[in-house]
Amino acid sequence: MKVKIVDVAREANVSVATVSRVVNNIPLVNEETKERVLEAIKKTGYKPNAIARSLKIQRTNTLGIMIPDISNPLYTEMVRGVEDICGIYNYNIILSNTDFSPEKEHESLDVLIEKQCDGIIYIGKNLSEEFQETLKNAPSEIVLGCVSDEKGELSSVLIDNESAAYDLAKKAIDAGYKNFALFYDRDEGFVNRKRIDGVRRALDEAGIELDPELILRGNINVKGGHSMMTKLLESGKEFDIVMCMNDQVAIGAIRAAEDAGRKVPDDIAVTGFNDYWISEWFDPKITTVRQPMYDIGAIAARMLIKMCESDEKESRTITAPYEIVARQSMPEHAC
Amino acid sequence: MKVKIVDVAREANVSVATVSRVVNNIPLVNEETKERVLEAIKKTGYKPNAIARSLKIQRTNTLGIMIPDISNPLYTEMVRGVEDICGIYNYNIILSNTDFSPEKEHESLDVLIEKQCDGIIYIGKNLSEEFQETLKNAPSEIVLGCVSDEKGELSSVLIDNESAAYDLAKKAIDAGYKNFALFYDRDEGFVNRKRIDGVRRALDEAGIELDPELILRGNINVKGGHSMMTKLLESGKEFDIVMCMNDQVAIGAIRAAEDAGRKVPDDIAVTGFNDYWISEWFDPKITTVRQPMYDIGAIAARMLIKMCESDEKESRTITAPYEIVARQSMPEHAC
DNA sequence: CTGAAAGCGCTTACAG
DNA sequence: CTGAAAGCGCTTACAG
Repeated sequence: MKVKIVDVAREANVSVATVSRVVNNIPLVNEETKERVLEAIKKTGYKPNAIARSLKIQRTNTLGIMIPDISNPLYTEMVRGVEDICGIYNYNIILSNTDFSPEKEHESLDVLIEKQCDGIIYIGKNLSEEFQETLKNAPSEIVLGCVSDEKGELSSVLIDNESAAYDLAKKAIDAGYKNFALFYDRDEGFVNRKRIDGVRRALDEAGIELDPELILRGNINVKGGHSMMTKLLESGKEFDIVMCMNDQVAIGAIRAAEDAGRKVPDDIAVTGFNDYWISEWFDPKITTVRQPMYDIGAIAARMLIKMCESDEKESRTITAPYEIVARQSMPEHAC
Repeated sequence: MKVKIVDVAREANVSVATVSRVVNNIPLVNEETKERVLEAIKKTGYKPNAIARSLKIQRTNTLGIMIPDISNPLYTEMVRGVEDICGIYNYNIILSNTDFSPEKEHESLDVLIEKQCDGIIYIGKNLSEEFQETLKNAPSEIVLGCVSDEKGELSSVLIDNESAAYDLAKKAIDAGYKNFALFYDRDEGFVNRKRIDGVRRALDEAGIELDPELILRGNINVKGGHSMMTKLLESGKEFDIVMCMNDQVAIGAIRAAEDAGRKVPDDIAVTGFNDYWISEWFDPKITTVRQPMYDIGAIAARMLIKMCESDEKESRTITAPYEIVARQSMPEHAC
């Protein structure tokens, strides 16, 4: 049998109310009584039941995290940021994979609500109109990570994807690249769209045309990058730079180019996104954009906890800084 | 105000007991009544309070996961396996980072117990004697992932690290390598020790001496691998193969060798461990050992859930299969 | 400073 | 088939 508060009370010869007070560090307890209770706790090995406590105080000190796929390292780093902040404020996190599936999204949210999470962090690269509404009506506090509802009715923290992509494309244009190919996500979505918009704006400004046939869509992993590059090379189309949705795609693209006898960056420049750890050890080192994922998670958690503990009801959008990381895969000067 | 079971009862003109029965799908409810309750649930938007339910039924359908660092991709894949099984059996997971710190380990465990997790999965590469005892006395069910208590008093699922390392070393010996260097973990620990034991056994059998000065210890990441290789090359010691604690260390080691003008695998062979995704895209592709991390997580979760739902009290050790993945960084024949 | 008692939102034996 | 009532393990106004 687990020991509960009445067992401690009996042991210490006090009421459960008093035990509760010392457990919760409520000051108005006699030093001597407190000592006795503390001893009884130690002796019995009492551990408070957080479930019972939560039911009473109507707070669980638990945050829910909805995440497309925990095995995606990008998101994992964010989760780590959330976790660390939770540790400071004595919260725990319940994890829930959504697998980019709308049904799973709804199921996850329901469970997190039923388990009475004080707040929920929704992480993803897209957010449907419908789910936005669902989130707005949720009884828990919500913060979005890496996405935003375009209207800003929900709180969110993310980088400005459009301008990051713009900056990177601008850098490529300044280096002298002219024929841009894009390897992006098969599924249209918030992040994907913003980045393409950014590239497009930079090209427009420079008066460079973006050939629609040079915008390829595929799986945004190494294999996807490999097959998009292979396909593009086989098409015989001309291009001198490929901008990829992420570093994994870039790595696949680079390998495919090499397999076809093309050198990166001598024949083709390639850029990634996200600055994955391998990107500075790969050959060639990959030019990319760094997102402060850990910080995004930490900021989101801090906001959410504040929202849970006060009734600050206005939504805020926090824009995290990004950084263009220039490396070998896209030289300063096109050849 | 959140709607609760009495609100639904009032709306449907039944007792809370009846509502509870339809929510929990207990069969002995009149079809008509059930309809009415279902309608009332829909109308009111009722979502059961899992906390209250848990308090009553003394089960939370929640598993705790203790993990050194969620941003380590090896562990993440395991977590994914756990998650997927949890999805099937309607469990959720609370995540808790331990950062390889004994204090954090104790704190984490306490919180998971206080939050009444039905079971706890402890993931790590080491398990102190002291914490073993703590785990054995925990009120929740426990399964270890990737480690085991050597006595087998706790349930666990992991590969046979000793024999995996043995097999890999044997393969190297058969290929003709003679001078072995090892890049392992600075902190001694279960996994590290097992792997070194395995290598040692293979070398002993082949009558090859392992020079203690060729066993280097450092951080087991890319930088650590890089600096260990640099140091080893500077020492002027002779060696023709380096076996690394993981693929990241191997990548660092390979880069450092190249930086020093040595070719891998022509001058030095290098092996990793864990078969990280980049390992087959890196140049040279890395010879390594694959652990079925996803499966380990899934098996652990299944065991744990079974333990929670029955009172099968005997501990079991499940040995997961590993696979030697031969690639370019250690050729079949030493040069 | 301390205790008796109500109540958090459910489930479930028990009675009908 | 349905409901009244007890109880899960806490916290906290209230009274003393």
